[in-house]
Amino acid sequence: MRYSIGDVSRVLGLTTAALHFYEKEGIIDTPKVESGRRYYEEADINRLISAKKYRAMGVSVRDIAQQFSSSGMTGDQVMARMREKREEAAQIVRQYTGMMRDIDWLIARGEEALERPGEVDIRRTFPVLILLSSSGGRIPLDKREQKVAQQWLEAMPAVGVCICRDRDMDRARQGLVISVSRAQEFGLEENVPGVRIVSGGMALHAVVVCGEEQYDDPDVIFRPLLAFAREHRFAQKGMMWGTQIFVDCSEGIRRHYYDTYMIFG
Amino acid sequence: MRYSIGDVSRVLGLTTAALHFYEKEGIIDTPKVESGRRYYEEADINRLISAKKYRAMGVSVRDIAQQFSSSGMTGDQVMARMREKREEAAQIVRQYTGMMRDIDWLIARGEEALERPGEVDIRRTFPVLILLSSSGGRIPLDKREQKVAQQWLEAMPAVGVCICRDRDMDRARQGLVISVSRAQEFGLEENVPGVRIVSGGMALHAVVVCGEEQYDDPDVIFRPLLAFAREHRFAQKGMMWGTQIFVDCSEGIRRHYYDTYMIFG
DNA sequence: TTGCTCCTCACGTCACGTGAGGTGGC
DNA sequence: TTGCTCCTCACGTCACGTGAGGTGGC
Repeated sequence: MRYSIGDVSRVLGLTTAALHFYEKEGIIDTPKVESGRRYYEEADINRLISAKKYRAMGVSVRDIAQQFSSSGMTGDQVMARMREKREEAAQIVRQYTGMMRDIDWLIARGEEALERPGEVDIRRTFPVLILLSSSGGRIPLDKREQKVAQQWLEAMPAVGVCICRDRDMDRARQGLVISVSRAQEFGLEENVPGVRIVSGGMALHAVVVCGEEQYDDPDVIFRPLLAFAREHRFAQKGMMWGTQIFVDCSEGIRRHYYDTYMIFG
Repeated sequence: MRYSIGDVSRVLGLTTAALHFYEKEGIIDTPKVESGRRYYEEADINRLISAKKYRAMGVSVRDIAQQFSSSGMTGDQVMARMREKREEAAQIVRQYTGMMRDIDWLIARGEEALERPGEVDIRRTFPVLILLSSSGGRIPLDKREQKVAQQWLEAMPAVGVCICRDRDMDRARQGLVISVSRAQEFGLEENVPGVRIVSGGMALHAVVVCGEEQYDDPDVIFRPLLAFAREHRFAQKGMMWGTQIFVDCSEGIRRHYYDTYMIFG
């Protein structure tokens, strides 16, 4: 059987450009030419099907060409590569499974934000860790602190941007947040300078919208909670904190949405 | 707070080249220059953290720049994008979960192949579907058949290359295989011309090694099974088939490993 | 003659990575 | 003076995609 490039392209779901490329890279050795046109034989089809399988497993074109070459890979080496690719696939599954959960959380918060911004209600919060830098900004200047912050940011989107204010602070501060359960999954330690543990509990809650003024005066995001607490005589217990959900950049204005909590005792 | 590009790079885990690139693409609008050097402020850090989050979710740099621009996205649009990315993540999880199972199968077969090639044993097989072209080769020349073959090949590595021989065939033929259960997952139909259903059952089994002669004489892969069957008086029931596990290309010779089965009655 | 398939060659894409050669502050 | 950080500019990478302009067989 001899096949034209069109037949091969249609059946294998590879474009002619891809077939030309594989040929150039040496995955198939000799183009069978007849009046300038390529013809593919069963052995080439076999090779291309294998190549497609390995590409789907994430092996590079160059590595596939090497594997298929006359000084190619032994069975043991092929097996080792498969085990490697299996581990990579497992890693991708773990990564994207976690990401799905984080996106779900963002979507749930975002929907509330768009439905009833500014409204204060009462709900139970889960415990979180908050990372603050000694230099005051969202990211640290100290090299050791930078290492920790970098580890935290690897855990995005499970880690979020936050603003918080403890009772002993004279103003709100910028930092990073992650839930205690997710922190454990990512192996982020609690007993590190700069990390504060915020326990869960019953809390005043509001989704707040603010503009760029938050950078000069981060306390703006706590105004709705503080007004409600004063009016209804709720006493703040522990840290008050808010986490950024998304930013609406339409119509030339930036509107930052924060999900804010004040645990009361 | 003002941060140097080095601080930002270390903490955010982005190279300076990446930061330069994001600036060029408009994710951060104005580089704060002072004696030729960039300085980043809290607002830039926030943006870069968001950008990193969206990149991790698979949003392109261009789309992030658009989303952050003054005529950027509304909250609803951001939500829509998140839902889209959630679905993409779910799709990736499904894809790689299936791939892990397929690789596991290949590894299990491959290990057996390397441990005891050529040895005949008896084991139970699961039912499979085999696709054969009317033109005789591994891939069809007929356009309608090509459509079906293309759908099958999309299901790699669950679909494998195979050689089979039914009792009514005068020689072995080349085709594609997939297990019935995986075929259902991929929505591959059984009642299509060219598809043969091979039921499972007790079978003679051997891992066979052969060279390039299989292209001229595909029957070579069944020799160990046929010899064993003749010697011990096993009668072939239904289709005899073999699926390619991998090819060892070392030392200038190609050794094709096939996992072969003959169901007996 | 008209479609259709196929050819080569060159340049584009995406998200950066990698030098080369130079500057500025401690 | 020596390190170190940072700068710009240009070219590289990976796996193709996309024309442009042309050929060959029915």
